[in-house]
Amino acid sequence: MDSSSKSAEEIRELFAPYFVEMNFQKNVTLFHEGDVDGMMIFILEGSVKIFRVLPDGNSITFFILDQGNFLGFLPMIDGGPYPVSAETLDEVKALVITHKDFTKILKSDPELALPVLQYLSKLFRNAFDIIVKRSNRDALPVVASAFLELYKRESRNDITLPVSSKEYALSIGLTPESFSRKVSELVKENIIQRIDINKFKILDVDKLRAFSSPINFF
Amino acid sequence: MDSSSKSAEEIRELFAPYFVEMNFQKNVTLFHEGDVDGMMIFILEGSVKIFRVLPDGNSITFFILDQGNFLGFLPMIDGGPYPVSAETLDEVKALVITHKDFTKILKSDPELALPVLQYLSKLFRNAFDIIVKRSNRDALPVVASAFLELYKRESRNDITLPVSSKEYALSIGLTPESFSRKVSELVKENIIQRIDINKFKILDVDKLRAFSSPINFF
DNA sequence: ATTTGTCATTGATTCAAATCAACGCCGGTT
DNA sequence: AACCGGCGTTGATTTGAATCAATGACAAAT
Repeated sequence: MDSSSKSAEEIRELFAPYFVEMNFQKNVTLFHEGDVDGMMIFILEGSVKIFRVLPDGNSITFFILDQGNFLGFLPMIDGGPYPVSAETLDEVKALVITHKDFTKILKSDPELALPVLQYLSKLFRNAFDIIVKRSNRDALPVVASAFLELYKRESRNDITLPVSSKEYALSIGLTPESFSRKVSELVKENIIQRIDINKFKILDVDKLRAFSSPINFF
Repeated sequence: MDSSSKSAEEIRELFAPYFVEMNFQKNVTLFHEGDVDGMMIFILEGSVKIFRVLPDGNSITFFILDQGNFLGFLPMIDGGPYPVSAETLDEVKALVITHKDFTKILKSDPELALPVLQYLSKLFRNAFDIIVKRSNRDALPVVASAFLELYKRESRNDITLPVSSKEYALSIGLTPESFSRKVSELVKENIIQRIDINKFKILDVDKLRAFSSPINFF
């Protein structure tokens, strides 16, 4: 998931007076699937995993959010329960607003719904991309496009995985093993270079794009 | 995708004065991925496929919408291009509102954003479920849960696929062949019964639920 | 310095969907 | 009535990720 966006910034500013800064330790659950009450969170530092645990024990990571992103506001909009769980992967510093406050504010000033609506639109757009990526039969394009995305958001050739290799693999819908294998392939093809654990240098952006092609559309 | 909901009805009523009724023939493109201008559509009759065509020629169906559902409003909210294409699978009767009108209305009466926001929330929730279903390794739970959903929305035991078997298969992320095979398995297990082409009777809801279990969460 | 535990990597095997291919059925057309 | 074409079904084969298993690398703890 890409970091800050126009609408996210806008929300942060508009709701600024009501936000309270909070710190969370590593591996803390921020909210749990099914919870009906919660809080809206704006991440300042650290990363948060959004996931769901299935009845069979397996879990699916939908995405990992980091600074500049919002989470946890869905129940405040439609009154439904959280559709997913959220857990910190790091120490997280965040701005928080309670359910009650959020509702109060939105009632007193309905225009504030607009940036939220726009932010939600962005997330919804992302959802399509996620589905496309995950419905890919082969893992290589998935990994290639993941690196491409990291490259875009770092806007430089040296890439560090934002979280552990394992968590990152899960967030793009792969097992850690498959991820590792495909990374090795990209290294062998001289498309990326291993600098260190979870640190890489992009050597050939065009080839990377070519490998991820069935996923990117423009 | 389930049919009408509270927020959908609300939107239809609130925007009623501005809607224009329109009819579309079968296999007509309503909007295309990348288009920046378009219309918001409320389906009265028929069904619409929401999909994306990949560079390699393959296409992914995200879902199929029928009466009581909205589509096409995303660009009107955030100004971005359509993230997907929409095509009629039937003759479709619909209420339509243009981009220009939509923007005008929302400006004059910002409170109308709320039901749209709620509707979008619902779609976003659905997106998680779709991702969960598609990331299932085995096809059987996918098919079982699809039948369960059809059962719920028809609220009776006799089920007719809302569209062709092929399109339906694609909409749940399977090839037509795999879908057919898994349906045959369910028939052999006496969980469903074949009545006619694309017509079935649910014989054992509990078993159906059991088979789809790793997908449903409550 | 040794131990412990986690994480990343690599190898061998399994497994189920996708693919390729063929056939029967039905509706529409001439 | 005969032909055609799309659709759904079934069979044989391929394919590639997941799984199971083992090892190596490194950091923290004692």
